[in-house]
Amino acid sequence: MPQQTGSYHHGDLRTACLRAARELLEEDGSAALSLRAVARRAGASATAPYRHFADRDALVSAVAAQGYRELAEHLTAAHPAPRAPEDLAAVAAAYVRFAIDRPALFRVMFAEPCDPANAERAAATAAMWEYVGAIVHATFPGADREAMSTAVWGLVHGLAFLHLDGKLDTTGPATPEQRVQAAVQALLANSRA
Amino acid sequence: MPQQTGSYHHGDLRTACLRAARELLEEDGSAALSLRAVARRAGASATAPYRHFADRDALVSAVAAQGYRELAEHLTAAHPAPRAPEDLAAVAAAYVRFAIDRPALFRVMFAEPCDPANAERAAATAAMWEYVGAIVHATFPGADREAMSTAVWGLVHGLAFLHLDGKLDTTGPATPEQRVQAAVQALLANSRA
DNA sequence: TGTACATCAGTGAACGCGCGTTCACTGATGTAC
DNA sequence: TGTACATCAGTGAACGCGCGTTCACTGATGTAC
Repeated sequence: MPQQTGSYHHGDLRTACLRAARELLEEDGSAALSLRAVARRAGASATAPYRHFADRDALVSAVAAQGYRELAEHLTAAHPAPRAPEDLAAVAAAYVRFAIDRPALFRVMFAEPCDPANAERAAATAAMWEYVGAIVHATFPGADREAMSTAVWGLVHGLAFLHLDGKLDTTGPATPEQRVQAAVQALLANSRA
Repeated sequence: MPQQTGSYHHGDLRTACLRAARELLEEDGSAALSLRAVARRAGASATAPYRHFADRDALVSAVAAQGYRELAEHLTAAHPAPRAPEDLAAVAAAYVRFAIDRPALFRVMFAEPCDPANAERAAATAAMWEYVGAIVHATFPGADREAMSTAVWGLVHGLAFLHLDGKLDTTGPATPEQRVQAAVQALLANSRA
C-alpha cells in the first residue's frame, strides 16, 4: 500500500512541485511555467515531475485547478451569503483583488491555452458557474439566471483583466476595490434611472 | 530620400511582417509570435525584420496596435452613434464577435505581457477609452462617466474572454451575440425591477 | 529479528527543437558628378 | 549619358539558451518469508 505522506525520496514531490510553481508564478509575474524550472525550484531533477504529472499540461492544469479552489474560498470569505447588490459588489471587488494579488496565477487559470478536456479544470469551471448562479439567484430571484450569471461573471472578469493589463487609469486615489464597486454601482444605479 | 513604397529588396518588409504575423495568429490560434516564424512566413531571412523592428516586442506591439485600430473600426461599423442601451448592447456583441473571430490577435492585444511604455499601444488604449467614454456618455448622460465606462468596458471585455476561454456553456442554440445581448439586457432589466 | 526480494520515486545523460539576437557580409538601389 | 561611390535592406552563419521528453539506471523504501 503506497503511503501518501511518507518519507520516500522526496516525501511529496507532487505537492512540492505545485508549491514551486506557485512561487515561480508569483515571482515572475509571467504566466509561463516550465516543467524544468518547477523541478529545479522543487529541488528535484528535471525529469522527476514526470512521476507525478503526465506532461507539462497536466502540471499547469493542476496549478490552475488549485487556483480555482482558492478563488472560490476567497470569494466566500468576502461575503458568505450575498443577497443584495451591495453584497455582490463586495464579492466583485474580492474577485478583482484576487486577480491583482496573483496576476500570473490568474492568467494561468483563465488566459492560458490548455487542454479543455482536463477533468480537474472542467470541474472547477462548473463549480464556479454553480457558485455564480447561486449568488445571482439569491440577489436577483426574478432574473433570467443564466443571462444574469453570464453578465455578472463577465463584468467582474473583465474588470479583473483590465486591471491586470493596466488598461485602467490608475492615477486617481481610488483603490481597485473602490473602482470596482463604483463601476458596479454605476451600472445598477444608472439603469434604474 | 528614402522611398516608402519603392522596390527595394523586398519592397515593404515591414508590412509583409505584420501581415505574416496576422496570418500566423489566425492559423495557430496561439498568441505566441516568434520573430523567426514571422520572417519565415514573410519570405525573408530570420534576421531581416530587425531592419524594421527593434526587437520582438516591437513587432508584437505593432501587431497589437493594428488590432486596436481594427477593433475601433469594427465597433463603429456595428453602430455609428450609440445612444440607447440597445445600441450599446449591439456594440457589446460586436466586441465579443471581434474577439471570437480573431482569438489570438485579441489575446495579443490584451492578454500578452508587453512593454507598457510602448507609445503605439498607449495611444491605442487611450483612444479606446475615449471611444467607450463617448458612447457611455451619449447613452447615459447623467451617469458617472468614468465609473460607467469602466463598468461597460469591463462587462464586454469579460464576456469576450469568457467566450474565448470556453468558460460559457455553449450547448444551447444561442449565438454569442444573443448571449451577450441577453446578458447585457438582464443586467439592465433586473436592476430596474 | 533478519534476509532476500520487489517496487518505484527520483536521476542524469542525451535527443532534437526553436528561439532571440549579434555580426560581418553582400548586393541592389539611389545619387553625385 | 556614364561612371564611381554611398547607402542600407536583407543575408546567413553563429552564439548560447531553455525547453519537453525519452531512456536506462540507481538506490531507498516497503514487504514476504
